[in-house]
Amino acid sequence: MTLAAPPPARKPSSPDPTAATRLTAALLGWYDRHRRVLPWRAPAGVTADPYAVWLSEIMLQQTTVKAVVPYFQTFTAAFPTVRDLAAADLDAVLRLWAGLGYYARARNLHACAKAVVERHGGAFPDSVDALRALPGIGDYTANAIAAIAFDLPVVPIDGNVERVLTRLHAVEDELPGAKPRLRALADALEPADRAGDFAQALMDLGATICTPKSPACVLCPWAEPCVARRRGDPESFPRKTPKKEGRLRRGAAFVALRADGAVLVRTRPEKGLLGGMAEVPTTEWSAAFSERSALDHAPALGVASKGWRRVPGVVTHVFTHFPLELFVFVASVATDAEAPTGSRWVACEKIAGEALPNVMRKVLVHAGIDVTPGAPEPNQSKPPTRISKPKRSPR
DNA sequence: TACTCGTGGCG
DNA sequence: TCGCCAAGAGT
Repeated sequence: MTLAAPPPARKPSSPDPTAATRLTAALLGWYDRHRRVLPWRAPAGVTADPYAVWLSEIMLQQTTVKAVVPYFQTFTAAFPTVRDLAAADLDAVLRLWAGLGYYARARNLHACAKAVVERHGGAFPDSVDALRALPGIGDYTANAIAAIAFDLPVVPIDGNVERVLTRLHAVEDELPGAKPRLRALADALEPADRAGDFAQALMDLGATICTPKSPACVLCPWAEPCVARRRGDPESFPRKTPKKEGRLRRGAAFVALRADGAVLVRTRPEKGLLGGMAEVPTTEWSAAFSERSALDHAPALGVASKGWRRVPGVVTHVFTHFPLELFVFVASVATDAEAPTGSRWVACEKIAGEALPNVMRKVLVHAGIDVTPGAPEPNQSKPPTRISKPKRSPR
């Protein structure tokens, strides 16, 4: 950026109102013909239920439609209204959410439901600002609910919309720095009416036509005005700042098994990674993990060190910001063994119902314990945990 | 601003 | 096989 005074701020492109009108008309026409049918989406011409819109938007944050659908069905069946959700126990919510990931969403979902009941009498507020003030609702979700559930003239900008707009205008600026500019471009398109349809049309276009890889430009209603397509490299948008990769972390997980099949389980701290979810006792997960001293951290159950049997192979799991390898140890414990402070025994047939994140399901499966999918059914025939050799420590 | 926070699918 | 990515929010 130079220090020279830029020209007065103005819409970067398509300042011609008739051009914007043509674009929105083309997109809405395409949407009328090709809109997706989704469980939370109202029929054409009908405004959707705010509760369903909100619930789906929270679940869809950084999550695919395919993964969300069964969870959405489960939640609407268990909690038909916001009041039902607000009245539920947090743990019941977490158990139903198990497997979907980003568990802070489930806590905020519950907190938001209570806030809607307490602050707004059980009805979602119909303003962006009031929505934005609720737990778990950020800029995107506030605008999405406002547009889709209340038809307010706003444009939610998610990853789909970012991709569509950066391609349409061949925006060279990298994300996330380019967000203010994308906001201006989106606002320039905002139609006077059918705001909800327009928002969903943008997202459908990004999800089905203007995809990250191999976009189907020949089917796109915006093919003609799309600068990136004309340039021939739509796939190279949006530009993004490279992210640094997380270091491999390792740890040991301890599966204590009673003769009656019960497993020792504890609850993770409310905040942070897998907050509030269940786990078997583990060491810390760190790059400096030493397998030799792992047993020093095994739960105190009166089991001699040699009573712990190391299961061959490791459980691997990849979080957003780091990969993880867990060495799994198993021990048989007397039926009268007391659970150490902070942990508890869970009968084998009740393990599936615990709020277990998938990494812990992998650990139990690796230890030879049958963990029938809990919540909706995260994935039926999940391939067995890979028995891989531990990787060499990087440097 | 930049990092933390899951999981599954796909090319 | 593996890096990328999916309807982001909170700090």
